Amino acid sequence: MTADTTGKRYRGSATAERRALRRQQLIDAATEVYGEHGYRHSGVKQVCEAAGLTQRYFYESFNHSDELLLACYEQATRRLRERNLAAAKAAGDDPVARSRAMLGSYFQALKDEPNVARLLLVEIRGISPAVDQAIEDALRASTHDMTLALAKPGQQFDRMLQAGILGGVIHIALYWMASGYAQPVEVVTETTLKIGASLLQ
Amino acid sequence: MTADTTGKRYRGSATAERRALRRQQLIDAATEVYGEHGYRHSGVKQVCEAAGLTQRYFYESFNHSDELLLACYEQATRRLRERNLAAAKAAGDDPVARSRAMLGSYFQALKDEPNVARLLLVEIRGISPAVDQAIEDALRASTHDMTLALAKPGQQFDRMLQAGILGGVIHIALYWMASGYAQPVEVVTETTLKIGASLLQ
DNA sequence: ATGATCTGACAATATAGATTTTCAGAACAG
DNA sequence: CTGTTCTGAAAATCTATATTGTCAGATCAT
Repeated sequence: MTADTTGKRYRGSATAERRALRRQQLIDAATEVYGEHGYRHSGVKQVCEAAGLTQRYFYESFNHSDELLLACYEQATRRLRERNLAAAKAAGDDPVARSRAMLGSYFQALKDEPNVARLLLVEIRGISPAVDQAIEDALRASTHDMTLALAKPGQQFDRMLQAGILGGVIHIALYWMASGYAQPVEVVTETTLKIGASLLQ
Repeated sequence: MTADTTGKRYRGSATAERRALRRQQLIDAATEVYGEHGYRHSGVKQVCEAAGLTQRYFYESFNHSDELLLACYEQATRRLRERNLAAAKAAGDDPVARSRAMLGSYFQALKDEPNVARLLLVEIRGISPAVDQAIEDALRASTHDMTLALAKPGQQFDRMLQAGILGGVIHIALYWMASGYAQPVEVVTETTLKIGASLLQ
């Protein structure tokens, strides 16, 4: 046993930094692999190869594949949400304009990163209770953002109706993805807004 | 090698009948098991136990678990669709009344058989290309039925918008299921109709 | 320079599950 | 009755993957 080497540097960075970097590499690689072949049909080996790391480092950061999937999902939803909220903020005060901006940002993001889109919207349910919980949380956050964008101060919406509208957004996205993103983002956004209108009337 | 025994009777029924019966037993049992524990977390063994059959008989009727899942999904969607169409037919000619009847029938069915509901709506995507295709087909059929219920003769709807409304129905169902079917069927139906109204305006 | 620790490639093991085979007894046809 | 087919239970095999371990060389601290 030698002295505590917690802060030891290797190729420029400390142990904790290298660890975190590898973890991040795994998350990014897994996002691609899962989006490409599907979580169900991927394995530790393929993810590690894609990350340029050995399988050993998988177990350094995660106990199960589920944990990695969860990390991927959470990173993707967090980034997407930040992007959408920024777009909404930039769009000013009009509720419909804000909604249009958020939806446009959302659909553009799905088109820019199809693999992330697949990860977010396809075959994500039923993996494990933890992942299911994360999905619930993400939907709840989206509902909250929808309320922020559309509600007048103090106004409350029907939660069930909001859940339905979210489902409309998601399935329009799925339909669009299945078409190979055939329609321009603007058309998809306007179609979605028609469904969202049922919240306001 | 003896004579052809294709028509041989055993415990009352012929070979082909017994085979078909076992196949059906497997489908029914698997629908329960998959709905209960999820397809991903079930196996051949558990399905066979639930069916009261040996694993040997699984391979008599199916090559892979995927095939069985597909059979379950197709049976469930077929039955559900028949039930919904019958309800619509009984509701008369008014488009809204027909839609209300179809949705009521749909939600009541999900409540009556929660395991079937889980099988139909949760963790079904991304299992295999064949299953994904079956989902596509089922959604297409639902879109068709929606058009039948709502469209005036010759009228055409926006397919993307219809996909969105279907997503709305599905996510309202998911929300309702997650609540333990807390609200009465009528409330769920009326909420869904609000979304469907975006097709008509 | 030297001993410690990190890294990458790979081998070894463990485990779960699918798939196949065996076998003894029940139900059948003639 | 006699020989054949069917059935249910369990064992044996196969396969893919997760998980752990080994080891030589690279990088580091002093």
